Amino acid sequence: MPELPEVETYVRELEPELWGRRITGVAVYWPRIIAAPDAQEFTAAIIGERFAHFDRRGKYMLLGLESGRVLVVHLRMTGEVHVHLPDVAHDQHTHLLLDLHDGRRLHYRDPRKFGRIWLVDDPTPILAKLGPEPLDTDFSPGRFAEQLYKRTASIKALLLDQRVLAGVGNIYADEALFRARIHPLRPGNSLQKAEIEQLHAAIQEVLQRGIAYKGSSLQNYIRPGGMKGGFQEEHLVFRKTDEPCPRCGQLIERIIITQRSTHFCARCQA
DNA sequence: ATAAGGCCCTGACCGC
DNA sequence: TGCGGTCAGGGCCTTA
Repeated sequence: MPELPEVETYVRELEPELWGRRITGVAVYWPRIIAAPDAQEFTAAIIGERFAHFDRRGKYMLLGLESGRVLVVHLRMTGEVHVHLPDVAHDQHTHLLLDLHDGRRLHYRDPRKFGRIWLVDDPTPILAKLGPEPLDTDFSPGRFAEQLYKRTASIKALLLDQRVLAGVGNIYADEALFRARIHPLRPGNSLQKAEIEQLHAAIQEVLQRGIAYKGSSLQNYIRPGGMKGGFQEEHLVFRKTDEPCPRCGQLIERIIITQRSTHFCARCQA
């Protein structure tokens, strides 16, 4: 599942493949993948555009075009973007093809069809609800504390809420809570100042290391070139139910919090 | 306002 | 081997 480190990897690895390339043709096979405008208008508007700027906000990829418009891509669970030579056939899960002037093609592939793509003049309204970027300098423990102290929901649920923090998903939430030694069911308003500081540091650590390893490849995530990420080898609790805790040896437990699997050590995380 | 649950989707997996 | 049931979950929507 692409979270902040996986989306960051996508943006970094797509830039050298796409920068400066002009879009010469479009094929949309699953129109619902285009969130806005409608597929016909999307096609007319994007032909002739050239990729010019690459950025990320939370789990959104921002592929800026020469005109100033932005192709916003959210991979959700199983979205993939690849740039292939023209002789590479697309499969039944490919929902969008963009022909590039160098002869190659951008393939948007997404078996679950949860991902969405927008072509907009200004991405601000799409991004308006998002909380702070966890790796930006303005995301301080103090600012994090302001988001948590009045909330009764569990800290796990709050970490998954993109209005609290942009970019953390199920993997990095569990890994950060384990490293900070905080139980995932603790209410947000029960966390002490020192615990918030530990969690803040743990979030930044797992996201930075996730980027360094080019993301976590479990069942789905594959990088633009077809390679896997490596951070799954560094996971300490995620999908390790009934395996020994790497810190104390007690078996890792799995519970459900807001419909999401949650993995933790009941001895280490109080 | 927050919190919780349903929904979209399909491949993988399980038990019979 | 085939088949029905269950699970995975990000973000949006509805309900309380």
